Amino acid sequence: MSDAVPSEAAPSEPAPSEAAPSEAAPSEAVVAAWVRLSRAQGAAFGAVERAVRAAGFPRLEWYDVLLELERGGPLRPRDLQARLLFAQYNLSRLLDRMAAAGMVERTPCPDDQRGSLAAITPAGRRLRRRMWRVYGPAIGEAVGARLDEGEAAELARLLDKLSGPAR
Amino acid sequence: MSDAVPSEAAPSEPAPSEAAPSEAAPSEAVVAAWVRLSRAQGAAFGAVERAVRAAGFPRLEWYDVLLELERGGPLRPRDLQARLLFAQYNLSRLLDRMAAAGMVERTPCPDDQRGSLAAITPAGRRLRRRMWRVYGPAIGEAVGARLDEGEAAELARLLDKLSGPAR
DNA sequence: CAAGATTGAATGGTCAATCTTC
DNA sequence: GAAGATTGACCATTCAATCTTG
Repeated sequence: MSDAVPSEAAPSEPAPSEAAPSEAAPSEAVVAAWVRLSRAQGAAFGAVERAVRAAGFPRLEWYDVLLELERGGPLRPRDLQARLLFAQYNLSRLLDRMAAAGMVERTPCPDDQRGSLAAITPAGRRLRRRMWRVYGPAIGEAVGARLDEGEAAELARLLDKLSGPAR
Repeated sequence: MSDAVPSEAAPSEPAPSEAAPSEAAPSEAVVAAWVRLSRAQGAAFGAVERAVRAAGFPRLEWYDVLLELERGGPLRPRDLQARLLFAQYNLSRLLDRMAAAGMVERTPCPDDQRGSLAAITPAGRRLRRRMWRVYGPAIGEAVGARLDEGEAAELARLLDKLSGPAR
């Protein structure tokens, strides 16, 4: 049986050193926030992505990449990776597909011969704009129709703390 | 060129019928909440899953399935699907893998000959418990260390609205 | 030898059938 | 004919190399 699961005897932790000052067990409120975060993101993201794809458009990550490239000029995979929380190998293949579809253009990097540069094409700009006409209203449906303005602002404030540094 | 992208001329929308009373464009606060939701979930989930997998455990979905089965007795794929927001075909293969690893057991459903039942095994219960010893503290790190108790409760309340009905 | 980026092979997810039972 | 569930074929992600330049 078993397969991808560590043996009962050796949970693979080098040692139960108790090193970090990390929380031992999360409080009820923290667990509740965790569960809701997962559920809410799944529900909202699922609904929005379904709407966008039902209109015949590519996945939402394409939108994110196009938006970053439109705002930030040509970017290195390295920088896109940092902004969008992508894995490097993942981004590499995503850019391949987007280039094959004519939405981005890849060129060698002038000052660092290791790197490459990705730039948005005119077709890419048009695609991003057309996607937004479905994407935006879908966000309105998924989020705006469930929170008033004050709640949305407060939610944004609290969520921001989660990507920030620890207290 | 182009490939998975609808042609410029025909965005694939049957008609711009303006049918639903849906939001036309989301407000700034709503877009901010959307962006933060995506970012925060990505950051928190990524950190927690890395911790769990670094300890040699399977993906977090395994935990979710095991927990539901431990709480709810044997369940039909149908019910698991509803509780966990899984696609049906996806769940089917996940249960296959978990059964192959000896963590769940699949049996035919007595009263509905179409359905099947999934039950957690003793090894599954042990796995879930061992996972929690890493999972729980990781949630504490990712969420508890960034919000106080009141903020966590408020965040949970707001997120709950997002999986609920529209205003 | 580290950083940036890519690739092969294996795993996991997705869409569109399909099969069975209600 | 619809609900519950699975499967085949295809697409995307993942891990562990690998290759190149700083």
